[in-house]
Amino acid sequence: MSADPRERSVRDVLAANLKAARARKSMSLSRLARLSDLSKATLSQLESGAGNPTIETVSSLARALGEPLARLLEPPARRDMAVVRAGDLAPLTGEGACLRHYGRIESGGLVCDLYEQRIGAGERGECPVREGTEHAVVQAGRLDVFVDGDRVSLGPGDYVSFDAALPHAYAAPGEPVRSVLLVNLPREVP
Amino acid sequence: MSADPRERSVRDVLAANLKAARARKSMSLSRLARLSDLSKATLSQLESGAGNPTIETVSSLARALGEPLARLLEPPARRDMAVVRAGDLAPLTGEGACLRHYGRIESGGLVCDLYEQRIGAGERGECPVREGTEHAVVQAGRLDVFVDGDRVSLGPGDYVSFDAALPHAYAAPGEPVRSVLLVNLPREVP
DNA sequence: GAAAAGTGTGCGTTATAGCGAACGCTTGGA
DNA sequence: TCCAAGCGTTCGCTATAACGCACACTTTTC
Repeated sequence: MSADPRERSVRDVLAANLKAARARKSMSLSRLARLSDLSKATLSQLESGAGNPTIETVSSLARALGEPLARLLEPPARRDMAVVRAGDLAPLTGEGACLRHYGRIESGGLVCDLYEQRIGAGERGECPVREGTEHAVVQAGRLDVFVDGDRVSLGPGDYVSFDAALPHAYAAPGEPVRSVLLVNLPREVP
Repeated sequence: MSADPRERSVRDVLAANLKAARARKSMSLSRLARLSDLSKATLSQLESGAGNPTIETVSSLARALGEPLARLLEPPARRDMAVVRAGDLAPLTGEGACLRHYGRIESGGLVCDLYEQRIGAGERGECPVREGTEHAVVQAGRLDVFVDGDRVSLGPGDYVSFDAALPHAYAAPGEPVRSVLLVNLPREVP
């Protein structure tokens, strides 16, 4: 049962995160044991990568450490600097809209994809319905957002967020419009 | 040990997420049991809110369902529509920079705070060093970003992301600059 | 330089997570 | 109509997660 390498990694991820979190707070194993109402023996095993704790054990641990549960169970996010120049990326032209992908933020069970969206004057882009949320900030021009029948008209600096599971579309009623688009989706299985 | 209401909620969250995920995929409990190499008995208990599974059990479940682990253990994100007008929010003027908070995206163990950032001509804003990542997209003007000694100069449409744990600052070398700022932090304990 | 308090790691014991098997139930061929 | 195949639940049994305790070691304190 513990032969599956996938399952082993879950233990190892927890072990690494646990040690890192405890070190970050410069907390002794004994103290953490007291705070979390767990035995030192259990914690020692967990940090060594042995053991297969229950979710309540991990929950107690997360509470004692002041860390969210997911932060203990997921591998830490990568942290490097990235620069994307406006002209560097090939646009993904869809029906009416033109998207450039700036980058991706992976956090917990979700991913945020960040785009620049340009829509030509008088054009309209229907968007795929999907689980998650979308966020848009208008940079220049006037942007109409249609969500589930409703229409919201946005000017420069205005912001909207909505459930992407509802049918929705973006349109530029008059002049061309430029906006920053944030698409927040459940992460596919890695 | 199971008297703590906090721990109880972890079970309930899992139970709810599990039932929802299985229903979404219209998968029978028996089939899920086969896919995940768990017994029907165990799954039945978990979905009823009884039981306190180990992380390997939850991991097997997540794999079988094609859902990320965090998505089973964290309460689902709220999903309502929100509109923020450019003039609606009071700016948070700091040293050199002026921030307006558009909204917050909670996902997994992290939160994304979304801001509009304005910096006056020739001004420079030092930012607090903190765990997480920052992302910026320039809307208008020229933005200098200083990260750990390095300087990156960005024009309209350019994008940068970096580790917020490094010392960093934003500056407008010439004219005033407007940008969308995304601050991605670990969620504090709820 | 003991004594005292703290650290993390190994034991045997106990409570329980997960299992297989049997159950009652509904569905849909033959 | 009866039987076969699926469903989800319940019940002992067994493996094991978490425990208490003792241990070796380091650091503090008087």
